[in-house]
Amino acid sequence: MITNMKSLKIILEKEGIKPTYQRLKILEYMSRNTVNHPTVEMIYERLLKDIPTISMTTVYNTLSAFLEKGLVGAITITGTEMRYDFNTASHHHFLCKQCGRIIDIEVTCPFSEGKKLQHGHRVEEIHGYFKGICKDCLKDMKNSVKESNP
Amino acid sequence: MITNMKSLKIILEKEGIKPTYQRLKILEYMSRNTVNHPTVEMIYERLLKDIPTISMTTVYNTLSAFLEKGLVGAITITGTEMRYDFNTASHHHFLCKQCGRIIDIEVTCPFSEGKKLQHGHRVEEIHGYFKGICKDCLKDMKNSVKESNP
DNA sequence: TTCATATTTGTAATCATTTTAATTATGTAA
DNA sequence: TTACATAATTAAAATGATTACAAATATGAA
Repeated sequence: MITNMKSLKIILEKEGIKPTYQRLKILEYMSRNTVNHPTVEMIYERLLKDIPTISMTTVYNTLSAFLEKGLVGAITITGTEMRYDFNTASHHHFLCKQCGRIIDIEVTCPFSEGKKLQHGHRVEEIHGYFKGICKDCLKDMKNSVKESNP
Repeated sequence: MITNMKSLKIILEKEGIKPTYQRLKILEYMSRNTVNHPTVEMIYERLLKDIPTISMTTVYNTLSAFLEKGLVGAITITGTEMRYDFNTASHHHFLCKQCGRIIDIEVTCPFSEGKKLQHGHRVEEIHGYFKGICKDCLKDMKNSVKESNP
């Protein structure tokens, strides 16, 4: 998490992105919310509290710019909407079909390392998506069984 | 590729899906088009030639039913629309950012094998997506360079 | 044949995202 | 500082994929 605006500003300047207030606040949100893999909507709704005039378009445009510069990653795991990730280090994702949470998965796999050629194709991005029932939902399901069979 | 309607019919009956004409034709299309990872649109447009009254809704509903029974897989790699895959055996996908093609990638990786627990989560699906420039587009790019520097 | 049910169809609605054009902010030259 | 060019933000409309809904059609049993 990056708490001070000055370092956020430096990050944007280094990428040639003019550090406007909305861009800084969006980057700040991303840096403070690394576990929820937010949608544009989630970012927009939160920022409305600080910037009542902010628009969805700005959030979309800003995330596109961040994505292009590699400041964030994009996750297509749900199939319905894009999720964004401040953590651009190599890792995979788990989508819980029960609660909808997207959970980081640390993976060490020959295919998750480095961007090399695969079958002659130049690989620039590697995405590993797992889907199923998360640990917590599994626990809840077990508890429900216990309750109904006491 | 499954060429005769009788075996397609058996596949649907085995899953408890009533083998109507449109469902058989959709399954036939899927079995004959295993390399293009089609969108609903692509399936619909092709089937219009055989069934001029078919509707998009039927294609959507049918694919949802197939998906639920595991007759096809769903690929979210593009982030814009769902792609469907008749090949449900364990394999990964490569999206070419240049030509948009989705190419099957045979992968042997500890995480691509079997559906086990990961960090306590119950894994039911594993998706490996690679993005970059495909072999053919790489070749085309090299040729363009040659042409402009003869 | 008749009726109940499942399936298909067409249309409208929804949701995420993009496009467009107008407004606002910013930086620079006079 | 003012005037102007440019960039950024905004609101509204358009688009595209998907879902919801209701009417029409097909199917199968009594």
